[in-house]
Amino acid sequence: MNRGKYYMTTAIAYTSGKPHIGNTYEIVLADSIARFKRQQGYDVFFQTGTDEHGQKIELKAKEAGITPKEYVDNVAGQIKSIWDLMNTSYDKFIRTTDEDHEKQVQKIFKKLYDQGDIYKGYYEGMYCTPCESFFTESQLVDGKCPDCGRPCTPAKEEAYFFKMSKYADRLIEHINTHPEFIQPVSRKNEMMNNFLLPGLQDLCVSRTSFSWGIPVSFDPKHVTYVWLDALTNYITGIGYECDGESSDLFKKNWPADLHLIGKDIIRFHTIYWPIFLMALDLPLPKQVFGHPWLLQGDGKMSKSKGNVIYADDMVDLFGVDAVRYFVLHEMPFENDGVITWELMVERMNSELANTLGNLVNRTISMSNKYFDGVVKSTGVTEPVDDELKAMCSAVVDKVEAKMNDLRVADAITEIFNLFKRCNKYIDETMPWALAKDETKKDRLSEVLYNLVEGICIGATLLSSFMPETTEKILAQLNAPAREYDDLKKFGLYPSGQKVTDAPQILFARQDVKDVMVKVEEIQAAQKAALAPEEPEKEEEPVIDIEAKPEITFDDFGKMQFQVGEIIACEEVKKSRKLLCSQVKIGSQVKQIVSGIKSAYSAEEMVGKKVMVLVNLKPAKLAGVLSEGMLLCAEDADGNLSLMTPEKEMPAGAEIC
RNA sequence: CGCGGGGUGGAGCAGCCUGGAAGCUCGUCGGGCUCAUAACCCGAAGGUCGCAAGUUCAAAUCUUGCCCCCGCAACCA
Repeated sequence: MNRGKYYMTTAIAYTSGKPHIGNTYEIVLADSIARFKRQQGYDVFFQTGTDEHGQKIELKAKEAGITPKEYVDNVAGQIKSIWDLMNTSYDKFIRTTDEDHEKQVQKIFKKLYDQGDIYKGYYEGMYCTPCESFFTESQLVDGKCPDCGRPCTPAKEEAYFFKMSKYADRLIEHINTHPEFIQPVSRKNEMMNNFLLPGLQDLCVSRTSFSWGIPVSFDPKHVTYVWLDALTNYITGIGYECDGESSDLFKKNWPADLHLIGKDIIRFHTIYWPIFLMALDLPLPKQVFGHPWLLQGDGKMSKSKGNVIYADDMVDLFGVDAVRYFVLHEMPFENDGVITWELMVERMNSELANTLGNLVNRTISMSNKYFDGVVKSTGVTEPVDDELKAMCSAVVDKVEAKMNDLRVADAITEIFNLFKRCNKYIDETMPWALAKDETKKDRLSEVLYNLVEGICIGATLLSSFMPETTEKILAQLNAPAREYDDLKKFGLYPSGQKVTDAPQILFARQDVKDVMVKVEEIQAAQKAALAPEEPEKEEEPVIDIEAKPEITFDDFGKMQFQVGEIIACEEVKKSRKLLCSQVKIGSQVKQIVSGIKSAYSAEEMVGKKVMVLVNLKPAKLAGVLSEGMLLCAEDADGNLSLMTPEKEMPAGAEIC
């Protein structure tokens, strides 16, 4: 049945590094939806891809000593290979460095400028000079550059802006009249209350501080800044033509039926993107679904800890479908999901091996044992059969209902309920008992037929989520592929068909301990991969920081440094990083607050002699008065070291 | 009074919008069965649904206050 077109996209992945399992989750989720829609009879176009511009990439490429293009080619290749490894069925993989994309973005920029939606102004924000990049206050990490950790200073640069406010009312109207537009709905209120109703700020759409981007055609020192470049992929990827005839693919597929994105970028997809589209006079996408995140349970992910979970490592240990199953099924609809290796093994064993794998295995074994593999319907039914049949039909409806709401995890649960029902059916009918009674042979045959048919229906439903498993099951049962619309017709398995005489284990049970041993190897390898960089750094631990303007000796003389002795120290409540020290300097005691809790405990501070800038204007930090500054060295990783006199010095000794 | 998320049997979660006998998976214990991957099926134990007050015939669910945890933000002189 042809149900019309369905255009869906994932967010495009940023090519700054290899995607971990959390990033991979999105493409698998999208794939399961795409496959399900196809199975239902939709003409699906499924687009994914990579976002490849920006100063971060420029910088990473520089570090690696290659051009940005070489860098993104490499990472985009990695991403694509993981998407392929996960067996995802995207129709188009767009890269924002694709020539046609870049060309369209330039045209779009020009058009919006010409029609007055984009104007030239100044961008003000916190600037990190070494990184040559701006950050908003909210992006700063501890008030410092999120990339390099160095301090940022207020600055401004020339930039182009998009007049968001012009379209805000139209957007508010649209959101209010299309409750399905933002999913889950709880996000809708967030967008309305936090951004739309208080008034939209104009969005900066160009930068001059880096060059790895799409140049603004009429002002080439500017490059297009992220969102106008990235979001437009959804239209350029299917052949949008800004000043002419768009492709047939575009005409057929736009507007998109679904943008599947992470919850962190809902704002950009439900506010900026619709407004861009309004400015281009294009219809808005029908639905934006901000999925939650898959988080790692055992502490924060970090490469240096070696505990980052990557899809390819998981696939090595468990196989593609087990990993697909896990990420899809462990993912709640609204809250973040948790992933750990232990949980993965547990799910693998209990659901995949025990419930499903064992069901298929025991069914095939019995068919072989009792009927040489021939599965025949004899029509000898009993009331208990009806329950099974009713269940099969009900599950199809339930799965469809859940999928319509994008509740993929729940849909999978429904399918597994069917497999559980099949297991129960075996116990209810006790084929081994029937086999002992020659007069019940026909009943036995019917029971096995019902089982095989039930499994076929379940397996077919499973194909969107675990495509390889479906194939394996159907192959072992020697069952023909079945149309979605036939799923509710119980009894389509060809009576008299022979199942395989050598059932294969679908999912092998695994021992947690064995798996954890392998996991440790993987983690060790991850650390080892980082190690080559570190020894080099240790030999030559050089840090370059931004050179400040030259100062005069007078300037220097304004500052008074003295040795201070910490006589008491305590943590500042309500702060994460602050220690409050009582510092004896000569005969007076100053209270000084410092952000060094990460490196020093309050106890170990006491007794230290440190270098103090004493005539700094007092200020309040987290509400606590601070009357000076403890001097401290900091490396690129944020490790701290207090400056202490190299020889014994009394408290109060001047430093000059 | 910075913003947000969360606190439900040992673990992980659903239920909350639209009050009406507290449910799922794992684990534990007992039983059944033996076709099967020590699997499958049945049953049981175990919860003051963070605390307190309120609304109601009725609150895990609605209201108010408080406590605790987790992100983000702020504080890094």
